[in-house]
Amino acid sequence: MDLAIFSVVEDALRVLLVRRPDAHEEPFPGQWALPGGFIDLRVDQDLESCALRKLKEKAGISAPYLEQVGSWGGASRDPRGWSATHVYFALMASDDVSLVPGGNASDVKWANVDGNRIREKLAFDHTEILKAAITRLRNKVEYTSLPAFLMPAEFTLSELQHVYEITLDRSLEKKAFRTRVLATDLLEEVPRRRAGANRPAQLFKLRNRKHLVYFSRALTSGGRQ
Amino acid sequence: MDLAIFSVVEDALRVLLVRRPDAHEEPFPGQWALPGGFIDLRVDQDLESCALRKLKEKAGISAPYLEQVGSWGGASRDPRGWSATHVYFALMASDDVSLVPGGNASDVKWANVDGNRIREKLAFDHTEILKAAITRLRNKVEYTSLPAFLMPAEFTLSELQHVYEITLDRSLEKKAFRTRVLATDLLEEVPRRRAGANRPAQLFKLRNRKHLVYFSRALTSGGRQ
DNA sequence: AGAATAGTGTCTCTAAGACAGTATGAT
DNA sequence: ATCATACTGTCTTAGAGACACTATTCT
Repeated sequence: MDLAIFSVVEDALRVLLVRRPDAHEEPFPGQWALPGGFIDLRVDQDLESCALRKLKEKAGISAPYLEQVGSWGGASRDPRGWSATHVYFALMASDDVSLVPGGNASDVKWANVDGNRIREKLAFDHTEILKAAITRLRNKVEYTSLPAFLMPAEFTLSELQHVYEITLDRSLEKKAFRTRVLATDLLEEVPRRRAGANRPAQLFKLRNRKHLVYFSRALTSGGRQ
Repeated sequence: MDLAIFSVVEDALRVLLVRRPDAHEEPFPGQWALPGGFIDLRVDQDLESCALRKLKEKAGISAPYLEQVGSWGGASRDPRGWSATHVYFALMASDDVSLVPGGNASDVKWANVDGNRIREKLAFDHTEILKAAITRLRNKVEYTSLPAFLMPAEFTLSELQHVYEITLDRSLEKKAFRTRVLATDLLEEVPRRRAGANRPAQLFKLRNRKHLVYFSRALTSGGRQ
């Protein structure tokens, strides 16, 4: 079980990494990897419970958006022999991020997603796995409300658009974005505004913190390869 | 490892089932199930090789379209205890179907997909797994060229549209369908026509038997839930 | 000629893209 | 008043849906 936990921190898409133990008998000692671990047959009812448990242990978060990315298995991915892993990706709000570095801070970090990979070299086949997770995320953002799960409890439309732009790594047209989002039942106005050195913006919240909205059109044709 | 092998036979979407062994020590004896089996660590390089091997054994087919649907694992899906399976779906052309019932015909059959399930009660959690596979297929047909992998080597546009209509279980508008498909690089004309008791139709083949085409719009808004 | 299916012309409709305009707060 | 960001009006464009029309073969 491995997890690609994404969040938007300081205007950048990031993914949570953990450091492999430094013991000699372990493969890839001291190297960065996706958080994960073995299924505990006594406590994990099913794969999703296991992912939720890991998420709580590694990131102290309890109810994020969670989706299966796929499974990787083969003879060559672990030097100890044939192995398989189930991979999930999770999306969490930036304001939950402060909860994260539980314990030893040098063993956990948020890595910047740049293009469709990160700078760090990862253990096992985690570079490939992460690439698949990023690709899944990017492709799906083109035609779903996925970035909404990266938002805090309340946010403005401009903030949501900004998170879309960060995950897609390109700018979007404001009017089209607003019309598209407001045409669905994704958001609900809250009777508050975000103040600043300018006109205050209407705040919204998700109408349903679990429901993913599908749009009938992708944002532009360039989206998929 | 379990497989949902789909094909369109006699104007219906069908999925391949196998009968569980009748031995008493086996769970669900004699019941219908998705074809599958255990990974063979000596011969299977990775999960996909395993899926391809199973596909060859059960359906005698060598290069179909193959896609991971997901994994199912849990304490209650197999009476013998905690277990997990990797599920793939495969699409094959109707004219390869004749190869299928290898050996004992009463142990293998094509079941009709009706709505998003089949009439047969399946072993394990295979009913749920199959439902997920069918849902994935249906959803993806709305915005991809998936049904093209259900076609024989050469086919007409009307035949392709017909297979779309069977997998979606609704009729499509002819002009819109043709424009949509021909606007991509999915198809290539072959210098032949399909004759009949009427005007002959242009035959096409896939330009690339592996490449899935994504459309920027889904067919209608009603598609996803 | 008539039946049958292949294939086109063209209008409407929806939603994205572009972009300029107006609105409303802080300073 | 000025600035900054929020928000809207409206024209253009791409592609789906509807549906009538023409084209080509067989009987």
